[in-house]
Parts: sequence; C-alpha cells; structure tokens
Amino acid sequence: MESAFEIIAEPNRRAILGLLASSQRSVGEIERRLRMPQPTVSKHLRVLREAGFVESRADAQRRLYRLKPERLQEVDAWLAQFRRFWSARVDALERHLDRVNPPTRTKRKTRRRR
Amino acid sequence: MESAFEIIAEPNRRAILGLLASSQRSVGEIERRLRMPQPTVSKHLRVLREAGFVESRADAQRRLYRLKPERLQEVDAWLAQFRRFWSARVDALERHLDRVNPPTRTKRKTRRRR
DNA sequence: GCATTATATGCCTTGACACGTATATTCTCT
DNA sequence: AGAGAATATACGTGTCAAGGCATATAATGC
Repeated sequence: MESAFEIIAEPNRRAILGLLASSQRSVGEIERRLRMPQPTVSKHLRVLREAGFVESRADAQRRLYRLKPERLQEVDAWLAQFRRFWSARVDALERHLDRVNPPTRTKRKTRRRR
Repeated sequence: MESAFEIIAEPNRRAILGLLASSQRSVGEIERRLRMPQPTVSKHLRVLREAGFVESRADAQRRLYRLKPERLQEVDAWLAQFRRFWSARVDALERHLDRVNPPTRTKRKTRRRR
C-alpha cells in the first residue's frame, strides 16, 4: 500500500483526514468525533503517518496528529488531466455532458435504451 | 466497490482513465498501448463502466470507450477541503510547511527523536 | 454458414487488508 | 512505586478483489 490512492480509498481514513483538515487532533478526539474504536483509529493513523499524510507530535501522554498536504497534492496533480472536462466553462461543460449523456426530457422522442 | 476512491485506487484503472482523458479508445487500443492482457482490460472497463467513469458505444465489432467526468468530480470535490493547504500562495505554503515540518539544520541543537 | 476478429465472462487461486478483542507500552500524578 | 489514562501493537479471522487462463459471445466478410 504505497500509492496515495490506495491510502485514501479507505473511508475511515478519509474521515480522519477530513477532520484533520480543520485542525490538529489527538487520537482520543478522533476516536470520539468519528465514533470509531480506538485501535482502529490508531491503526489508520499509523498507515497515514507511514504514508506521509499526517505527522504526530507528543503532548504528554497524548499524541497530536496533523495533516501533511504533500501526498494529497499527488492526487490533485493526477486529477489535473481531467479538469478540462469540467472546469472550462459552464456551457462547455454542458456541451460535453450533452455529448456524453444525451439530453432527456427536452424535445426528444427517442428514449435512451438501457 | 462503490466509492469513486476505491475505483481509482487500482493502477491499471488509473492508466485507462488517463488514456481516455486524451480521446476515446477501443478495447484493443487500450490493450496495446498499456500492454495489458485483453481480459484484464475488459474487466477493468467493466468496473469503470458500472461505476459510471466511462461509457461505451458500439462500432461494428469494437467498442469505443470514453470518459464520463462526473465521478472524478467527486474526488475533486473531496479534495477541495484540503486545497487551502497548498493553493494559497507560495509563501503561505512555506509558512505552512515550516509549521508542519520545522526547519532542520538551522540553529537547532535538539535532534528530533524518532 | 464459416472462419476470423473483437470483446466479454467464468472459474480458481492468491494476497491484502480491515476489524475485533486482548494486551502491551508509555506517560502522569500522587 | 503504583494506579490510571492515552495510545500502540499482536493475533486470529473473514472478505473481497485482482490476475491468469480458458472459453463464450458477437459482429464481420467471404
């Protein structure tokens, strides 16, 4: 499990990352907010840490985890090649959608076959 | 396997999507360009199609596959919450990185413990 | 209809990985 | 030192998906 994509494929990990997007958190906070068993949280944090998505610093017995954005940028970078499909302009998008998914319910007698 | 993230976790599927980003392709083209066994290509295309990432149309015996951007937009949308971490401004990014990853090798006697 | 090309599907094996439960480790405070 | 809180790890188990290989289905042109 090396690739950034595999890491974020797991829903609990995405939830954790989402939480850390707003601020750093201790393991216990994550556990309570996301209502997941503590070992689950720790395990996912380990994966995230080893993959470089987060880092931790010690604060007495608790560990505060915070986001490291680099790996997420990888995903963003990969997505770049597709962005022209929607980011251009609304009407360009619509043209695309029309091509891709022929307009229903508007002057069209033919039903899309399924 | 429902979530967009699981779908794009698979490297071959990402390769296929990348290929389709430039233009639509037949199964055979994908097979040759990506050097993967034909059943593998077909299977991944099936997953992509059922998940709504691509759609196919028939052209005689071949099937042309093309991209449908919607599911990729989901990923883009999820990434939005993190984008402030890097998209702001270079120096803001650097401030962030400094906070996140304290500058080493500069007036720091204490070694970070591992 | 038959051979050929193009694509899809079935079956089987294998390997990851997520989870639960229990337990270990580490730090703090008295 | 001992108790308690916070976090990490170990182990056993079930699930699910990817790959290889063989074969089925579909469309074409003769």
